[in-house]
Amino acid sequence: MKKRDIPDIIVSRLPVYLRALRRMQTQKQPTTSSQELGEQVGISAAQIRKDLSQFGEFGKQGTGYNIAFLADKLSEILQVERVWDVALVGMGDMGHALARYQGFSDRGFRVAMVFDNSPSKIGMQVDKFVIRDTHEMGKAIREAGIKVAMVCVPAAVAQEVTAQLVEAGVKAILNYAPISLTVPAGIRVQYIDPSIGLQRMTYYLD
Amino acid sequence: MKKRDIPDIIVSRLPVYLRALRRMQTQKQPTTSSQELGEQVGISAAQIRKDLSQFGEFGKQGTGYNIAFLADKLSEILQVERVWDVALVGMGDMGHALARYQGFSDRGFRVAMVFDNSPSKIGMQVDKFVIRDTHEMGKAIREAGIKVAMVCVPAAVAQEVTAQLVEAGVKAILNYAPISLTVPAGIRVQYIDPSIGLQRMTYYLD
DNA sequence: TTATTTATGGTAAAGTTTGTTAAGAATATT
DNA sequence: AATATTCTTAACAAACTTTACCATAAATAA
Repeated sequence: MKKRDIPDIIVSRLPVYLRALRRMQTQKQPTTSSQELGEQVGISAAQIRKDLSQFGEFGKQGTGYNIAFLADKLSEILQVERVWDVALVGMGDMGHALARYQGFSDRGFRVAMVFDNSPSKIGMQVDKFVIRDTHEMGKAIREAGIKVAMVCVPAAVAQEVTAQLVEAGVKAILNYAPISLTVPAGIRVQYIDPSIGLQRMTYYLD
Repeated sequence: MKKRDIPDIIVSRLPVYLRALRRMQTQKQPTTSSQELGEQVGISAAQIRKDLSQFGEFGKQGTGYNIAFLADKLSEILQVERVWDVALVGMGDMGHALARYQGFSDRGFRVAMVFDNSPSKIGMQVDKFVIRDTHEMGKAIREAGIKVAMVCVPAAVAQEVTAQLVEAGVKAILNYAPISLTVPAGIRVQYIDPSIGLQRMTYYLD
């Protein structure tokens, strides 16, 4: 399914470019240059041009890049011109916040169902969702054909939940639990752990 | 300040090793090997040995690494044997969740003060914090000598808030706002954006 | 004790990524 | 028309990362 073999690191920069472009777009700016975009996101202009040219010729000499056009191209490359239904597991504070997060809808995602295993939470309404029992999870996800999930359960059960998600057909997991997950080949995981983020910086503090 | 010049990417892996080691530690395991740790975190054994050997000789041939010893060493390297006070700005859902997050205390951090600019929130109690006015922020942070902050404000004001934090002496920022921040040299920023995390995976989905 | 197995740490090699430079082409500006 | 801007492509160098290999040391087994 991968057209050519694009390095992971390039793919990982594209969403950052896209985010900056969409922002410029709201400001009614018609075009930008690799220079300007680079200053915006903290990446060299040469790097950006090289990254983008991996996927096609999106720019115009002398003018730069048409913002709307390039943003649409990147959306297409990242497959976020469509909307992915996402399953959310674990409705603690973080799950709660993600269920109500407004930043998914215009970026290719929609929380479609939320789960928890706590009897006190099951059946509760959170925003527009009714919290469902984790026991129904596998079936519900498979039936809905959901490929993307977010895991916000405690570390102790994250691996088990992950296994269930994979079993149900999920291919991409955004993991908020503070633990490394083991998944079969072909399944993608991205990690979000605030303490890790902070620890990556304290090394450099005086 | 920096003993030797260790690549960023190596430093960024250390917190992941540390997290896995602390986990092993709770399971009363005395030692581990680069092999085992590697399987745990999904990094090759050679890579791990190489990374660790940048900082000293922590292992013992034939035995591997003493988990408690190595974890303490990594904590020391990352400067998280101490506890860093952290300022939290923006008390929407995400800020709320972070204010109540239990995963900081044993990993080197403590939320010390929380801010918001909304009159309806200022003065409100969230967990053990009273939300303070953003206008007091600079002064409070400078007086407390706080070096680390988390930004959970809307994208539209994130850059302005960041400037204020930097002005107040903050050196490390964990940014939850969906926007790239511009900071002076010497200031560290780590980004957490769930949509970016998800978009880094959808590229690979069929 | 001796041989075997396990596992680190360092060196060397291989691979990847980034940065630089340059040439060429298209567009915009003066 | 001349000049400046900016992309695309290519080639190369430099820097950085990862992997492979091996000597050595500790632990274990015979």
